[in-house]
Amino acid sequence: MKIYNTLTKKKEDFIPIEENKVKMYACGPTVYNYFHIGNARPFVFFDVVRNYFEYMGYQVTYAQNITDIDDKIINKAIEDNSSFKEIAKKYIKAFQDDTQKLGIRNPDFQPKASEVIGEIIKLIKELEKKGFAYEVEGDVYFSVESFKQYGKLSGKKIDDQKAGARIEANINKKHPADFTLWKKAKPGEPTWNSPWGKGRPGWHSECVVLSQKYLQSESFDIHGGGVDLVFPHHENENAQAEALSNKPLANYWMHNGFINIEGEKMSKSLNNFFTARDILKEYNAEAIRFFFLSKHYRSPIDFNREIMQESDTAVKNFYSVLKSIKYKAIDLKQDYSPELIKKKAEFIKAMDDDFNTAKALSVMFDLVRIIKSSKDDELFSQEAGNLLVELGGVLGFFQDIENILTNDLGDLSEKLLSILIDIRNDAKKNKNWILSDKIRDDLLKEGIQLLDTKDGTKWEKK
RNA sequence: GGCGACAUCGCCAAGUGGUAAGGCAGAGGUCUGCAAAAUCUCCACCCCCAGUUCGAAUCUGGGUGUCGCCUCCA
Repeated sequence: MKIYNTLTKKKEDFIPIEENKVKMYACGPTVYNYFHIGNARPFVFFDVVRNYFEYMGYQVTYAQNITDIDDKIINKAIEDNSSFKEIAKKYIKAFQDDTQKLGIRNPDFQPKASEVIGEIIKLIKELEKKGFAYEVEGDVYFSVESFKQYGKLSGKKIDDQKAGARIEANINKKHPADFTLWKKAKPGEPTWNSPWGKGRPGWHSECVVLSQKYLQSESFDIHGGGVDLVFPHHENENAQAEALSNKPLANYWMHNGFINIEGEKMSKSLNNFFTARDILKEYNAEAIRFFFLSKHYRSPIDFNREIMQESDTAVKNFYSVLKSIKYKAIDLKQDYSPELIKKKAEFIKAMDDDFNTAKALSVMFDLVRIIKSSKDDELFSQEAGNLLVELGGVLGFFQDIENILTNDLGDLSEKLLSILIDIRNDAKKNKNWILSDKIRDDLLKEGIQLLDTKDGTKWEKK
């Protein structure tokens, strides 16, 4: 398996630290708002990464933090005339609801920054003791000059940056690029006691502490997040960890590309934000998933109505072909037929190549075509259906398969439905098109689609 | 200014030296009272120029264009 590693800027063979085990960590949300479609991309993508490792027989431990101490949360609390804690609580709940609706499995660990303040203080003390950090009037900074490998992840050289590039002017800092580890308390802010007085941790320490704690090691396999986190967040995380352990925090650093909205960068000033919550009202979760996976994770991707519509149609096609063969999960006594083994191998090859999900999806469409062209061979088409569901499952599709494949009518009676179909057929014989169309249209409104086929009128749930 | 990514059909997208997958949309046929669904068929020399090579979308150089990071924004 090959993974593009931001640290080396190359695709590399994936070699886990412990055989057959993967320890991965992805940066989670800052809980000050409903998360948007751009935030959703890494959540979905790393969910797929985890699935795929499991599919390939790895034992995966996946941890993700929740940032519940942050300026943005404090500001939001002031804005809403609410408390810091209430805001965090509200949006943690929203985060969990929305990821669940998106069909994203919960990580094995999902700790909050506020749970490990003591450990963060310990980390900062250690950095200070070893000369990587210094205190100025209650603030503690990491000294980038003390860690000679600073910049190794992002490829930035600290002295190279243009003087004009905006770097916070702060006379207390020894070097303009030094970043905050501990912030002195300001009035009205949540604070904790520390050796440097009351204050709160900066953003970059929590991920170091949480990842090492929950993955139970100084250095783990995969660290992921959006490209924007490469610098400064991940650079700074790594600097803290590696300064102390002489090992990179993670061996492989994976970063997903951004999402644009109709060709433009998502931004507050353009007011082109879409929350996952809002999009879920219009499109189903698997259409959103298809949209993310239809392009390689490192590429930028454009969000627009047309694409979402296409994604929606594409996913429906997966289901409709399964419906057409009345798919039922079968227990395979032996391995797949040679033609299907080949398709499975293609899928694995695509995913092994740095998670080429777009290519993997095309294998699913191949299977759709195979199923369509082999409907006469019931056993084989069911077998192909099995593989489609198996591979789709790795990508996180078919979560709703039971519900969609059954023709449960709920409060509509099946008998009444067949009576209506009879009446409509009589009307058709008498060329009473007004009545027959009314029945067809009204049923469609109830989610029942009539299909006039050669073998008579059939129906299916939409 | 520094660092980096990308440019393939109307849209999305695979392809990494051997003569352009797939999806959506579209066109036409079958089926139908009409429609939907289904089904069959059709639909690209790969941003430009030069080079390497028997052979390049794929490699090299140069253009042009788009985008990202350098701001605690995934």
